[in-house]
Amino acid sequence: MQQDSARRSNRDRTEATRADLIAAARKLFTEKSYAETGTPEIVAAAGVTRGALYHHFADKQALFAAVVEQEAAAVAEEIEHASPPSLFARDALIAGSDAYLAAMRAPGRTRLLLLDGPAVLGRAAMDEIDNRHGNRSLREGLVAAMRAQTMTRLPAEALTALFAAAFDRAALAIEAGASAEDYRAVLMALIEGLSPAPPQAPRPVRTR
Amino acid sequence: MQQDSARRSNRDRTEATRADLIAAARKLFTEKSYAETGTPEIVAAAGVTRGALYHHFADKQALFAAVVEQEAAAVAEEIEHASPPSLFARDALIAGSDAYLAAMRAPGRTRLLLLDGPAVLGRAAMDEIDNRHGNRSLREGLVAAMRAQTMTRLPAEALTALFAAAFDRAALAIEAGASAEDYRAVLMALIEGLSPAPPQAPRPVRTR
DNA sequence: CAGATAACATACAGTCTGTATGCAAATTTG
DNA sequence: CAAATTTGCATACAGACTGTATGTTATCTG
Repeated sequence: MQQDSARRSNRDRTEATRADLIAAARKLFTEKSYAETGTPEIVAAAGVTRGALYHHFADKQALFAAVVEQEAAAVAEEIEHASPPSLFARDALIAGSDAYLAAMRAPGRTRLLLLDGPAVLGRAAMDEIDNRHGNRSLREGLVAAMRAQTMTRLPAEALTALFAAAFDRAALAIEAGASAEDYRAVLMALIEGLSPAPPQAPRPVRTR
Repeated sequence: MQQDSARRSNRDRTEATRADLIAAARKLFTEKSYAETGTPEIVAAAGVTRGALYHHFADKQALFAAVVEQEAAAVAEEIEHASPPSLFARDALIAGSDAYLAAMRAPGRTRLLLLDGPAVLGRAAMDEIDNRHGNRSLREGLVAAMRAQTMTRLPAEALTALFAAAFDRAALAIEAGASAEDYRAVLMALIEGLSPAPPQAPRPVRTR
C-alpha cells in the first residue's frame, strides 16, 4: 500500500525524470538566459538533485541541447499545423512565414533559439537542428517556388539559410517592439523579388 | 634614473591599462568563446590583476562590450576603406558586401560579433552598436539604391536589418566551410530582386 | 534470490565572479 | 610645498556554480 510510486519500471523512471528536467530547464531557460540559469535552480524546479541531472545528461550544455531540440520541434510542428501543405508554392511560403513569426512570439523562444542556442551550441549544431525540423519545410517551399514560378535558380542551401536568417532577425526585431508589418512587408518583397513571374519582364540576373 | 616608468600621468596609466585589457580580452575572446574565457586569464595576458579590471570595467560584460565595440569599428573601417563611396549605388552595395564578407574572415570575428555578442549583450545592444558603425553604410547604400533605381519602396529600418542578418549568416556559413560563391550569388540575387530596373546587359550568369 | 546494474542523492574539489580592503602614486588644496 | 584627497591597482575574501567521486537504494538478470 505504500508501494504506489515504487512500482515504476526503470525505463519509466528515466523517461519521467528526463522529461521533468527538460521541462524545468525549458521554463527557466525561456524566462532567463542560459548563463543566468544554474543547475541547482533547474533540479530544484524539477524536484530532483543534481545527481540525477548529471546521470542523464553529460553536462549543462547537453540538457540545453535537449531543450533546444524540443523547442525547435515545437516550432516546426506549429508551422506545419498552421499552414496546410496543399497550396500554391508561394502561398504556402507566405503562410509558413506568418506561422513562423507567430510561433516565435512565445515568450523566451527567440532568446532560446536565436541567441543562446547559436552561442552555446554553435551555429553548426543549430543548423543541424534547424535542418532536421523547421528549415526543411522552408527549403522545400523555396525550391518549389523556384521550380514552379521559374524563380531565379539559386543554390538551395544558401538560399534557405539566408532566408532563415532573415526570418530569425525579423522575429527578434518584432519581439523587440519593431513594426511587424514593416518586417513582414520586407520579407514578402524579398520573396517576391526572387519570383519575377507576375510581370513577364525580362529579368536579367547579374551576379558578377 | 629609476623613475622612468613612474613618470606617467594618471590619465596615461588609465588609458594604457584599459587598452592592454581590451587587447588581451580581444585576443582571448576571438580564440575561445566568451564563456570559456575567464577574467584571471585575461588579466594575466594583460599583465595586471583582476583589481585593475574591476577598477576600469563594471564587470566582465562591460569589458566584452568594449571589445565588441572596437571590433565592430574595425570592421566598419575595413569596409569603408575597401569600398570608395563615389560609385553608383548598386556597385557601392556590392563592393561593400564583398568587403564585409572579407572583413568577417578575420579569425574569431564571427563568433565574437555574431554569436557571443548578441547572446551576451542582447540583440538590442548589438543593433545599437551596429547602427553606430557598419550598418550605417549598408542602410545608406540600400536607401540610395532604392532611390536611384526605383527599388521597391520599403521601410528602411527593416530592410537594413534583414539584409544585415543575411550578410551575417552568410559570413557564418562561409567560415563554416560553405561555398562563398553560392552565398554571394544569393545575396546578389536578393539585392537584384529588389531593383526591378534591369541594368543594361541582361546576361544570365550560371550561379551554380 | 543472489549478483550486477541502473537511478539516483550526497559530498567534495576546483574555478570563477564580484566586492571589500589596503597601499602607493598622483593630483588637488590651503 | 606640505597636507589632504583622490586615483590606480593589488590582495584578500565571500558566495555560487560546475563537474566528479562516492555511497545507497531500487530494479533487472541469470
